Amino acid sequence: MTRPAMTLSEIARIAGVSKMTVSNVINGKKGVAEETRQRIMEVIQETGYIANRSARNLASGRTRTIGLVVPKLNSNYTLYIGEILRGAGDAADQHHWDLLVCTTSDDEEREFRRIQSLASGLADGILVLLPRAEQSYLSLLQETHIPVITLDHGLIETPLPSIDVDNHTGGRLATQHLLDLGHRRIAFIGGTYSRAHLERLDGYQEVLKENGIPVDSELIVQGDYSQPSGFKAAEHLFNLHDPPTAIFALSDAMAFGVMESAGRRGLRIPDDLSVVGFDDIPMAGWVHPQLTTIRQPLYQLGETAINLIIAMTDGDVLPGQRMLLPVELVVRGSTTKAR
Amino acid sequence: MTRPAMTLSEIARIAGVSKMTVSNVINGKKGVAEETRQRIMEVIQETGYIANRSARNLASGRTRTIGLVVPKLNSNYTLYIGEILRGAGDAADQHHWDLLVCTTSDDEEREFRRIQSLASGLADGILVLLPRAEQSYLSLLQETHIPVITLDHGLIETPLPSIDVDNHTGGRLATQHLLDLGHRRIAFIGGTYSRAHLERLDGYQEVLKENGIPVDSELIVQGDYSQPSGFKAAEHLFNLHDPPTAIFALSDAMAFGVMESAGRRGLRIPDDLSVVGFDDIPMAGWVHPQLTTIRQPLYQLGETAINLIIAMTDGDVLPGQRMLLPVELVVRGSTTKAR
DNA sequence: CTGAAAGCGCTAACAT
DNA sequence: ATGTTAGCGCTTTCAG
Repeated sequence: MTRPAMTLSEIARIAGVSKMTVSNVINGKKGVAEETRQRIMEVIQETGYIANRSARNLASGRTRTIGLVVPKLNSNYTLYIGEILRGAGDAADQHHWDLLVCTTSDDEEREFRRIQSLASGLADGILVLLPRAEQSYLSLLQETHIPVITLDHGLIETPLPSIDVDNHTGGRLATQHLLDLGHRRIAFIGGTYSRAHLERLDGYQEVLKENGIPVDSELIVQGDYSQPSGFKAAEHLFNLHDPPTAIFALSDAMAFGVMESAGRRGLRIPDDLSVVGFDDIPMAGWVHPQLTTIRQPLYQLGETAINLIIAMTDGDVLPGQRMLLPVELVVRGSTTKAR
Repeated sequence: MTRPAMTLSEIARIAGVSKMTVSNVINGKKGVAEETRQRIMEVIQETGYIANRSARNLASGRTRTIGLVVPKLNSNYTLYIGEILRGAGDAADQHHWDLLVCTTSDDEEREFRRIQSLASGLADGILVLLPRAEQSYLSLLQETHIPVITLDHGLIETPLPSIDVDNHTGGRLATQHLLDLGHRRIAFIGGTYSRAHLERLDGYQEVLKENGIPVDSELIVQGDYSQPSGFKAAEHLFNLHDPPTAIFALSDAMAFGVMESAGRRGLRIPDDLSVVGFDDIPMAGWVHPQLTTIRQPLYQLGETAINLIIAMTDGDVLPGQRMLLPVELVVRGSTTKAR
């Protein structure tokens, strides 16, 4: 708590060897006599020595750290980020790399600063998981000399490598499922304007058209992925002259809002109303009835991203510009045949 | 993406000045001619130069970074961490410090490694927010030469400075509230064994005794802060010969589980059953009826912790060993008079 | 106001 | 198997 940290030189001096030998022991290099190794290890143990990271990074030119930039970690609409982080964290751990998580609070200046920080030698690669695509940080990313991958990225088509979820198929699967159950008035509660939103909407409309059902713009409502916005959207839909018999919400949280609204009006789910969500967060299995939803491979997204970017830092071949991860329809109790 | 990063020397060479002048400009030191400053800034802009963090940290001996160690960011029982993080992040930003968040997955080895990492010059101070108190990392924390604060810490009384929430009062407030409403059969759904759990339980029992109500161990059930565990605990309680008319759950998530279980049995809340949670996560205001709960000052906890530890790194006076933050009873719709 | 020298703690590349 | 030499890119200290 008070005394200054030990250094390599001191350890070397105490153990009566050169700095290099200590360095080799620390880094598990072979070519050190077992006896010497033992002695050095003892000194390290006793003194509680830990190698200084800055010095090590500076000298080696590598940090073995991946930076991950996210908007927030608490708000409802970013709940799914936790799962991505878990996948990324586990993967990083397996490689014995560190993961450095930075939050931006959806603030343009912070987005820029965080990325700049990471690019200034704090990390060997950057993973960007932001719903906003500001020109400021995008150009920074393109200029930086370390690998970058954007994850599930919002608005703009960038020349940066990206890993995305197959949102279009997600939109199709949900809609087709409801159609198969005989529903014809299927409402769509969208998220904030983003590529994910557009692609899912496109899938929804495509399936309707394929089945000869006109797209009714009255049934397409805007939300923001949060529970309250799903509630509000549902209230609006229920007040329509010809209300929907099924609702497809672009997040599980919004689907919960729909269920809440339905419950307050005495509508039973799934008998009076079928509901499909998106994400498959753990809570989807906890509510009653359990939520039918589109599962995003979030853990896998994090995992894949780490594996890929570490490969990139090793100078391995950079894979195709855009990678698409599959989604899956999970049928539970919140959907049933239309009456 | 490919060309190597710029260095201070190159900027200095291009601008035709010495390294020191560039350094002074970057760090906003005064005593640089405006003209020179302009010229250097231009070069920096054009080249996209960013100062290398490792070099800077190494030379200055400071990182202006606080490390925060948490178990996970996604699991239900750690949902409240997001709010702490928000407070910490905002406070760090105001000081222009960085926040480095590390997750451990409740894994002893990772706890140790993460803390060791941070103590190895990655951070100037460490905030520990772990529900587990393993001797391995505790002794490491006590040996380290940088300031450490434990937050809302679990099991063991350590000699480390700590910031905690007033759990005891929380337990009292919830119980007293239900008592005031006329309830006599008040169940308690606990969390995993920890100081927080014990203190809240103590408050609960204390108030009961003060009011001459015998503590019925049948009404004290163990949970793990998750929604499903609350559900299970409620199922158990409802099957008792003499079931409770009110339930106090040690997390909002468990309270949701209780509400779910009650709903499936046709018990109306609050008429047939009063429910009090703990935390006051945003979702507490979204469910129907809204949840009466004990609000923890989570944002403030994060904020306070950062302010304190930055002060400590500046060598400022170390405040009392243990700081207690107040809790608050938030009365909403899930509690009412006993019939 | 600006610059030169020294060194932060470590590793890479070469000796021995 | 171990030691020596040279820096990594920056800041600190002290001179001009």
